[in-house]
Amino acid sequence: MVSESRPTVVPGQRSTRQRAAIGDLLDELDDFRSAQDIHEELRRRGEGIGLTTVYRTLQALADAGEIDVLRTTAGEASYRRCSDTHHHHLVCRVCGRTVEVEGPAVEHWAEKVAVEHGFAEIDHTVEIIGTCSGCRS
Amino acid sequence: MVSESRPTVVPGQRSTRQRAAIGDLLDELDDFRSAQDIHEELRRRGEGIGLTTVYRTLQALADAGEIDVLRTTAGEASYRRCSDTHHHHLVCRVCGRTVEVEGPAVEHWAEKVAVEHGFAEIDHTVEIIGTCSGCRS
DNA sequence: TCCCATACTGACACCGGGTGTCGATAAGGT
DNA sequence: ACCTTATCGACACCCGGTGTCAGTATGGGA
Ligand SMILES: [Mn+2]
Ligand SMILES: [Mn+2]
Ligand SMILES: [Zn+2]
Ligand SMILES: [Zn+2]
Repeated sequence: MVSESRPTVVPGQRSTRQRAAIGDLLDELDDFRSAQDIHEELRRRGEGIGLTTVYRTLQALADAGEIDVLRTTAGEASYRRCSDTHHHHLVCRVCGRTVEVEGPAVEHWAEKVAVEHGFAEIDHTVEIIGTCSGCRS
Repeated sequence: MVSESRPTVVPGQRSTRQRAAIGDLLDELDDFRSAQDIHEELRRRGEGIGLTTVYRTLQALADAGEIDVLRTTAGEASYRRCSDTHHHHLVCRVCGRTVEVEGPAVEHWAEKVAVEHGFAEIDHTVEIIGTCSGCRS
């Protein structure tokens, strides 16, 4: 019997029960959740895990580019496991449903505008907010 | 002698010395400043004004669309008087220098993408971050 | 299998931006 | 001038997030 090594959750860091639980939950969820949401859900499922650990793990995952972060207008951070190609988000302002979108048009526009003004090392953030069809009925 | 009526600072609200001072300072400044920055600068100039008032006035101006807000990664809000046409910002990550940019390309792209996914009442945020020419030398 | 250096955990104190409260103050209509 | 009412602002408070550090778990090596 082969001792299956636990899959790495955060690159360059040890794999622990807590980090695995966070990783599994992120795989399972579809939309953006706050650190506190994730902590509550894990506790509800019986996982023994501290809020500090959740904050730190999500932060590390975000730093490593494993998950996307977006800041709510209330200043709270929301996390979601995303596809690894560069993309942006279309979010429902009512239910939080999220669609990943991509568009070369925006990428090129951002790059061009920035270069024209003498800027370098260009990064950008784009979020589209609307009301989804389900939330209008 | 005509008693010059103080210009309205926040639409639909009284005009006060404090609000006028904030409005004047915003006219004078070029880049994004936090509420605390603005409060400090006003106090430095001898204006008697409370931090709470600065927070509330900036919030009201933002709600009224008189000024633009952007949230720093630290969760702090920054304010700036902007032109009244819809536009976005190109900000230097080092010195905070800001350039207002506009682009029909992005507007159309955002609208199109959202409609394709059944979303309505579409809004969007776009920020371009880079390092300006001055900060690279 | 056992050991141990080391990474990780998490309760807790703390930080800082922002908001609610409420008595004092000032605006501006009459 | 007078009065009603919006505004002010010191202060307590809220809450998301971070620093600390004693205790714990991990996994490479003996
Ligand atoms: Mn995504
Ligand atoms: Mn602007
Ligand atoms: Zn929805
Ligand atoms: Zn710069």
